[in-house]
Amino acid sequence: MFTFAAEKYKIMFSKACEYGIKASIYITGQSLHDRKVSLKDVAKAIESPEAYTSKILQQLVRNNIIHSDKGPTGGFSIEKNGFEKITLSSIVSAIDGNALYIDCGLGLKKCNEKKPCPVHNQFKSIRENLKSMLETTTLKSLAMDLEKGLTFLKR
Amino acid sequence: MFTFAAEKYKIMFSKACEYGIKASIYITGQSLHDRKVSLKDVAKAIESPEAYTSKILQQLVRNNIIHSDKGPTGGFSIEKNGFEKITLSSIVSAIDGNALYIDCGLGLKKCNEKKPCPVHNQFKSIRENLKSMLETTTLKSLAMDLEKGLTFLKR
DNA sequence: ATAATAATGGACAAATATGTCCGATATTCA
DNA sequence: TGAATATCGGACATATTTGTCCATTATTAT
Repeated sequence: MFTFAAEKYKIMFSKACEYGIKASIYITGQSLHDRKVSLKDVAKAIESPEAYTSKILQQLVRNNIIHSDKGPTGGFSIEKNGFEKITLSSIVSAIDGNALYIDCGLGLKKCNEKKPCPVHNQFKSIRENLKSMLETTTLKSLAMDLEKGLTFLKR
Repeated sequence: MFTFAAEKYKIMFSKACEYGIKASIYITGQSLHDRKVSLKDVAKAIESPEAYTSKILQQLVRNNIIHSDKGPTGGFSIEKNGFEKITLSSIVSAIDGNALYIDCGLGLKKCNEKKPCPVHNQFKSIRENLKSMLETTTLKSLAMDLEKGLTFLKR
């Protein structure tokens, strides 16, 4: 039988982006204590496939969101003055792109205020809320909740 | 080079679901005038691939959202007393499932109020808004905006 | 210098979503 | 009853996303 996305379709973020967010939060937490972390550490902490996680971390490095050092004593870290400014929004843009901010909910390329799709106005405020939430939520605040045991990265 | 979802990842709904929503709105509009529409009509109206659209309409038929009749004079329609009650929510559930309503934003299976993921609370109100918007927006209202020329289904 | 370590980058593989083809089934009308 | 029409359903094809493997490059410590 033909099978549908039903019961499976991943909403909001791609899997890569989920991993990227979790990894960034974990790295931030360790960087708060001046600890670099290896790819292996990250993958274990967020329960993600190591090789795939590697690609995602590279992408975050290229976008200047996290920092990497090669060789022994190397690893991933986030600059101290960075994680107060780095928001979920930066990570999402780096991995999933900006479709969330600009694309039409029904996939219409020319949908806009003047020629809106049928759900344009219904989506407008929701998108704005989502956008502003992503732009105001910093890695630091998320990492600190994690440290306090208020939130969890696994399962 | 390794390529990412970036600039491409489809947010909110799957393509199938987008087609499903657009198709339902179009069929509702025609049903308002007691007109059945063929698969071909629908695909033309919403600019979607015909065969794929067929699968999606079947799925909506199975979920009792739209009605179909075989043979000449057949086609798709929505019961008059239906489209005041049918909401975007029904269509999304039928095609993309309920992940939007229940799944964790970071893909954690055991994320909940007591053991929340780092973004759980940030997402909570946004999800609730989205959910209630989908549950209160009826096909009829969307189809009427379309008829009035306030909204558009193409491009 | 050399060995060990860790990230990098390219090619490949698997899974899922999207899209196509075509025969089967049901219905209408002549 | 038979031809025409329209949906239904299964198998197949393509594209995208997710995941793996392995050789290369850079760095550190011996």
